[in-house]
Amino acid sequence: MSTGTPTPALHDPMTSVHEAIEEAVGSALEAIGAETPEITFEIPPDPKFGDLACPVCMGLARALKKNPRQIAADVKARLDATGVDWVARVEVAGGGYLNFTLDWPRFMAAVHDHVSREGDGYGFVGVGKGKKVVVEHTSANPNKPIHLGTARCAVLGDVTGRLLKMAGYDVEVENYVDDLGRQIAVLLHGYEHHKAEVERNPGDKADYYFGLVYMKGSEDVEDKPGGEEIVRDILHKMEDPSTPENKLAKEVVDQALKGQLETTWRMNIFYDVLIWERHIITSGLFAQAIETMMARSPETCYKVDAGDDKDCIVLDMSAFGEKYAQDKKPYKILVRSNGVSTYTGKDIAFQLWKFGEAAGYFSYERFIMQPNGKLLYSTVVDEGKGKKAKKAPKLSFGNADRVINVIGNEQKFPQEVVKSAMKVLGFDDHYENSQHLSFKEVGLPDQKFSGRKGTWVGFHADAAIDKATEKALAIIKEQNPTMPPSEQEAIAATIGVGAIKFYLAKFDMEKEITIIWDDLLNFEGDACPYVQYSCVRAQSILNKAKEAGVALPDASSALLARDVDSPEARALYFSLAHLPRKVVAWAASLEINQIPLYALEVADKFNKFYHECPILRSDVPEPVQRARILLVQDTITVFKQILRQLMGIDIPLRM
RNA sequence: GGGCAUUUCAUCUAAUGGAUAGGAUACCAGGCCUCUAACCUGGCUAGUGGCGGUUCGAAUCCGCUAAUGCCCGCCA
Repeated sequence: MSTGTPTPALHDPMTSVHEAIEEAVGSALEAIGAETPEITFEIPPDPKFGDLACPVCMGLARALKKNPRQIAADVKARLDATGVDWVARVEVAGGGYLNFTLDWPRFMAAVHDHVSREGDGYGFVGVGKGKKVVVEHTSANPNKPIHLGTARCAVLGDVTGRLLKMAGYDVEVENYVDDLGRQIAVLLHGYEHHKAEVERNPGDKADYYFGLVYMKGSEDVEDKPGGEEIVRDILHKMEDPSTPENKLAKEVVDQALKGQLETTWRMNIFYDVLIWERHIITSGLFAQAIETMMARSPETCYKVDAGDDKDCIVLDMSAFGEKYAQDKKPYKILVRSNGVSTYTGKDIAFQLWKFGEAAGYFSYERFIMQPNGKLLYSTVVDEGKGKKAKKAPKLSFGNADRVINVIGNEQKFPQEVVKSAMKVLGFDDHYENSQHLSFKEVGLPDQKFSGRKGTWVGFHADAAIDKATEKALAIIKEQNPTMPPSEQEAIAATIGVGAIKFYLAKFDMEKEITIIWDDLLNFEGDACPYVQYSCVRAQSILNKAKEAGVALPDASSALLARDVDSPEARALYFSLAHLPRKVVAWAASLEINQIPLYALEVADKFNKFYHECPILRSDVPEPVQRARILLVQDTITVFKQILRQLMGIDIPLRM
C-alpha cells in the first residue's frame, strides 16, 4: 500500500515502477507483520547496487526486534516468490537495503514508447488540473533597468510559471508596478535638476537613462537636509492630476517600464497583466480590505489609540508566533496616522484580489503587444472624469486557488504579514495557499546592487546578456566562419540569453549569488551552453543521417531494447524517465534550481552515450543504428521540454 | 536586544536522515581519417566552521558557539 494521499493517475513508466515496488514491498512487510511505514527510494551510489534502493527495512529493526538485514532477507524471500512487476532482481545489501534491478529491456521500451507518444506533451501532469495559480514576479521599481538581482526574480518567477503550467495549472503571471512611489519622486527631482548632466546616447534605453537620472536625484535628497521636504512636495504634486508632475510621472514610469519589459522579453519572459499599485488605492479595494479585517478580527487588526503610533491601523502579529512578540513592535502598521496606506497594507489588499476576494474593483485595458504574440493587459480604474478607458470587461484576472509571490528574502516579514492577514480575514484556504517564493540577493564580491548608488551600472541584465552574447559570437565565428553573420548573431543571442537565465536559476534560492564574470561567462561544464551544445549534437546526428540517406525510423516505432542496450543507454533512459515525477515534486516544493540541474544531468548522460555508442559509423549494424536513433530522438524531446518549455531557453540548430 | 537564513575540496557548487559526501572549474596527461573537441577519458588535490546531543545511521534533526547576510521604519 502506498501512502494515503491521492496521487493523480500517472502512466509514465518510472511511476509504474515505483508503484509496483511500493505495492510489492508493502504487502511483503504486511505479511511479516510490520507496520508499513512510508516506502522511500533512493538511487544507489553505484550501479552494482542495482537501480533503485529501498532503505525501509533498516527503520523497522526496533519494532520487529530483528536484525535489519534479516528483515530485508525475509522481504526479499517473499518478493522472489511472487515476483515484482518491472523488476528483474532483488538483492539485500549493506545494512539492510533492498536493491532492485530493473527489467531493462521492458523498461527502456516503455520509456521510449511513452516519450515518443507524448512528444511535446511529455512531462505534463495533472496535479494542478482545474486549479488556477497566480505567480507575481519581477515587480521592479520603474526607475531603473532590470539588474541581475531583479533578473534573478524574473527568471525564477518565469520558470515557476512554466513549471506550474506543465504541472497542469492554469497559470497567470503578474507584474506589480509601483507607479507612484517615493523613488519616482526622486527620479523626477533628478530629471528636473540634472537632465543636462546625464548624457543619453542614442542606443540607451529609457530604463537605463532614468536609472542614471535617479542616481543624480538621489544624491541630492537622500540623507540631505531638506531632502525629505523636496520629495514630499513632489509626491504631493504627483497625486494631483492637474499638475505637470503627475503627467511627467506617468510618462517616465511608462517609458521605464517598457524598457524593463524589453529586457525581460529578450529573456523570453512575458506577463499576463500589470497591476498598478495606485489602483489598489483608487479603486477602493484597499479601504474595503482594511475595514473587513478590523470587523472580522478586532483583536488583531485595530486602530492604535495612544502612544507613538496613535491613529495608525495595525495588524498584530503576536497571534502568529511568539517570535513576533520579541520584535520592537509586535504589529505591522497598515495605515498611517494620516490615513495613507503602507506598502504592506497595499500588499494585503492585492493578495485578496489575487484570490478573487475583491472582484469588480479593476477593469483592464491593453497595455502592449508582446513579442510572443500575447497581449499584456493592465489594470484600469475609472477615476471620475476623463475619457473612458478601452476596457476589456470579459477578461477576468485574479481569482486564483494558489498564489505565489516571487519576492526577495528581505521581504520575508512583510510577506508573512500578508499571509497572516488571510487568516485574520477568515480565509484559511488562502492562508494555506499563499506562498512566498523567497530568494537571496545577487551582488558583487564586495557590495550589493543599489539603485541609489548606481552599483548596478555594468551589471544590469542587458549588459550581462550582451557580454555573454558577445563571447558566444566570438566562439561561433571561430568555429563556423562560413556561416552567414545574421545566423551567427541569432545563435549567439540564444546562447547569451540561455547562459544568463540558466546561471540565475541554478543556485539554491536561499544562497546569495556573487557575480564573477569568469564564472558567469564560463561556457564549459555546469552551464547552459553545455546543455544546448548537447542538444545540437543530437540534432546534428539526425541531420547527418538524413544527408547520408539513412532512413530515420518513425519516432513512434517500437524500440527493441536489446539493440540499444548499453550502460550509457540505460543511464540516459533512466534520466529521461524521471521528468514527469520531477514535475510533480517540483510543483509542490518549488525548488526551481533543480530544473537546470536536471538539464545538466541529462546532458551529461547523453554525452557519455554519444561517445560510447556511435550511430552513423559504417560498422554499426542497422538495427542498432535504428534503436540508437530512437534514443537520440527521445533525448531531444526531453531537452526541449526542459530548456524550452520549463526554462524558456531556445535551442540553436547549430553551434 | 530579538527573529530568519547561510557556512561543504584551491574556487563555484550538489546531496527526500541512509551505502565510498557527487559534480563543475582550475591544473596535468591523453583522445578529432570516423555522428560538432562549448565534448570525452584518465590523473591530481581534497572538503561538511567549532563543541555537544538525538539516531541502527547526521552535511542534513536538536542545543550551545563563531563568522557573514537580511529583517524587526507611519520608507518603498
